[in-house]
Amino acid sequence: MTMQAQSEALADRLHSTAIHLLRLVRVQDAASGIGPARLSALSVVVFGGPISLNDLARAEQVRPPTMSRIVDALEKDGLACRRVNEQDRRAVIIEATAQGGKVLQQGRKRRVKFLAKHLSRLGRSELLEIERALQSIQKAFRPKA
Amino acid sequence: MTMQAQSEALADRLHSTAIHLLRLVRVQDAASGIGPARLSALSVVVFGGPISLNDLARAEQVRPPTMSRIVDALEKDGLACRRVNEQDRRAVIIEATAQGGKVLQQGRKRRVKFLAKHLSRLGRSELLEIERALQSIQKAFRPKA
DNA sequence: GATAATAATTAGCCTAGCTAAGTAATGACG
DNA sequence: CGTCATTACTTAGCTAGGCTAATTATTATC
Repeated sequence: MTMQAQSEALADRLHSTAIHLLRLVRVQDAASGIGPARLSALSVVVFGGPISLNDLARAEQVRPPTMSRIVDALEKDGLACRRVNEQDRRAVIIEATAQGGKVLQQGRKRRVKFLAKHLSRLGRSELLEIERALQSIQKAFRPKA
Repeated sequence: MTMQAQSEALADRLHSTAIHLLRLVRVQDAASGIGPARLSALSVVVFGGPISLNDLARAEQVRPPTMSRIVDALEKDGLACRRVNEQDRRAVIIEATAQGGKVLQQGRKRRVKFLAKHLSRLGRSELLEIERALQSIQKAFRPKA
């Protein structure tokens, strides 16, 4: 088998495995009652701290109008709030509320627990192997190199 | 580090890596001009052959009405077609058209090429390690065991 | 001070998911 | 043989989440 063919077969499997894995995780996340886009944006705000709408949109790789509506929903549910940036009154600053942080942590706990439960079916050496493989994957897809 | 904590840290990384990987792939798939749900359904029809709407919905883990509309779109674009099952005239059989097959293969080629290009930055031993890790992951998340 | 640029929002469109309700065909049972 | 339940799919109508184009408010520039 050529290096080329090996890479392609692996590419297919990698893609398929990622899809199936995330499909399973989404079911868990659904239990939080928040959609994936909101959950993901909220996590950026919770872990990264206050951020402008533009920056949040960029971090989530969506356009500002899309993020504006996601933040609308987060605000309506009391998970985040907007605040005017007094240094530049055009801009808003989005912050997580206490409840937002709590909801996110619960969701993360549920997800990680689910994943860890399945991973626990493996032995220590397999886990280490996955750990190293993830590092390699991150290396392969790291931008700018 | 306890086994438990190790599993949880790994779970987080696994999740995050899968998300970022698929985000990159989606950009490639967008070039085909077909949305992800349609592309995925089309691939089932192309690789699995003719299939009923219900079975296709189940394969894609969506409800029949959702699949009905996806097939509407595939038909409108000339990528697949419906045919009445003569053995059971309630049911329809969905088949890919020649163009559907062609479009899908092109898309797959683009995606695999993109992934393989990045993976080629790694050495043979790293690729083998990823291969083994994917097998472990599939084992860990295989249903019913 | 007029004008250009920037941050966010609003309006309006598309895809993709859902449930509930409707239609058409099949099957089962008295 | 006819009624009634079941099955396969579609239709109608909702929600979430993505987009572009156009507005509004503020800041920066000349």
